[in-house]
Amino acid sequence: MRTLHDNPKPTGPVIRARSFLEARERVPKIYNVLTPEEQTQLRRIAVIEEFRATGTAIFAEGEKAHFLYILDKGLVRIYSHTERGGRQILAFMLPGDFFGLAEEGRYVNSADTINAATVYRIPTRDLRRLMLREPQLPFHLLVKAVHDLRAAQRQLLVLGQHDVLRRLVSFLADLCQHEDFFDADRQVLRIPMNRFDIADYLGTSTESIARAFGKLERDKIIKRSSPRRIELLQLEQLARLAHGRPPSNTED
Amino acid sequence: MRTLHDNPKPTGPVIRARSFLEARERVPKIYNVLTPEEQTQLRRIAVIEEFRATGTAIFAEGEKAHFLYILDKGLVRIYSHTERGGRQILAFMLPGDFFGLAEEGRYVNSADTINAATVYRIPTRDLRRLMLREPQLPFHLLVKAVHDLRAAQRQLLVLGQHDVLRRLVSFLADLCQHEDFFDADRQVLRIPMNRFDIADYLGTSTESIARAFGKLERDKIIKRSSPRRIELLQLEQLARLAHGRPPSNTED
DNA sequence: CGCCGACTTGACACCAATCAAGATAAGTGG
DNA sequence: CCACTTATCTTGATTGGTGTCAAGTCGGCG
Repeated sequence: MRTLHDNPKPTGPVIRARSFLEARERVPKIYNVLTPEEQTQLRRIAVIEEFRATGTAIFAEGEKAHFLYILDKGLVRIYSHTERGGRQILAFMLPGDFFGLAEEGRYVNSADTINAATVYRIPTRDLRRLMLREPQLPFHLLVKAVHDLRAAQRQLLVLGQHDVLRRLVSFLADLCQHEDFFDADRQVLRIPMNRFDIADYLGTSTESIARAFGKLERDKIIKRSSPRRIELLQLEQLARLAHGRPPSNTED
Repeated sequence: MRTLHDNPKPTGPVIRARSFLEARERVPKIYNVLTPEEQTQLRRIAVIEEFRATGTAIFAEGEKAHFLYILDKGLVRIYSHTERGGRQILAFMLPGDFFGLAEEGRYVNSADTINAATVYRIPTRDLRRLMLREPQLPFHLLVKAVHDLRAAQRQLLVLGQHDVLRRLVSFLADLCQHEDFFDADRQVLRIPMNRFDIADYLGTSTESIARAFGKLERDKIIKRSSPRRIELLQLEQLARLAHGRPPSNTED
């Protein structure tokens, strides 16, 4: 219900209890903002592309951008490189997300698969034509773009203000929004990417991620049944960690 | 060592020599993506609002969002709060930028003036109507939103991968894109906001910003004629700092 | 000219990056 | 199915960057 800080004043945030699972609102999948007609039209001009191997490049920064992509199945990472070899993952794409942001005709970041994945590949040329025929389409794409902008802004807050532990908790909260990963009944979360990807998404190192997981487990907030499969023991504690101060037993 | 990413890296990032001044492409002002007709129509439904004092709230996170704003004159900061009192500045708005991002009818972040500023205040209700009459308008707003998304992604890279010194250099590069602030002939940059705002934008503290300025000056890369007015002595050095490794005399 | 807020600098503690090594999980071929 | 191989993950030790506290300087405005 998103009642979050409706504080009208720029000073002093209103601290309000939010549940862990409401920490993030769900970004709508593209097919939730498109009309059925738009979806069929899009499919008509799209080519389905399948990727078997993990870590396959879909496109890379600087390449000429002839296509917009919509993810159908699987998991894709969008990232940029630093000149010194650093990699910043900007977002993970889930089924229904679209990507292939370009500027001056070239992709501004890279995308490759984390899982086996299948995508709809839409020629930008045809897309432009379609937008003329379907006058609502640009508006619906705008809605999606604005949501992505929001997501990026949230991540700016996380990277700019949170320490590694809190970044990880925030990330876990995001994952929990997707029932593909989170089994709400058993409170078990399946983490679909490796520590490297998490680290590069959160602007830190795999070791720091491992340590943060370790601390969460020592504090009995989670339990790792395997590195990629964790049980969330105390959602309230997690929520407090994500939003506010460590509530209690902050480890000796 | 970070060799373990399963990044296919068939096409590493196309590293292209870029000068300091080309470090960032210019985000188009809103009136550069709108047709003259759209601009007049927008002005018809807009109310001009003037803010004399600095630090005045335009709107705050959580308030009901009835308006979209376009900045006409001055400088505005967009930010979010952490539950613990931290503030993350998400973007600085310059004349021609628009802001007032909402979700479920409420602003998702806060905006207030840094300078005296004047804004166009556009009722969202009227805007929606206008979008029906001007079918191109949603597309043009999409173009602007995508640019903002790009800017946010660049900032994610900066916050996630760069140390404080590089963050500051990157920020100075951004400022240099605007001739209101940068006198290209004299190589003098006027910094329009205080250290607090810079720090909260770069996810650090005023002290660290001051230290970074100090280091740049000791290395004879800049010269502070006043805290808000600096001379850029060596653009090449700055560029190398922004993109790659500290080129030489990294201070003992 | 004098005050006050903005800015800078120093000292210190702490978080996190890095290097190094070991443990676990996953994949492969016999 | 098991042994082997390799990638992934975790943990420890060390170092460096940066947040924090404290004090001092500077600059702009009345």
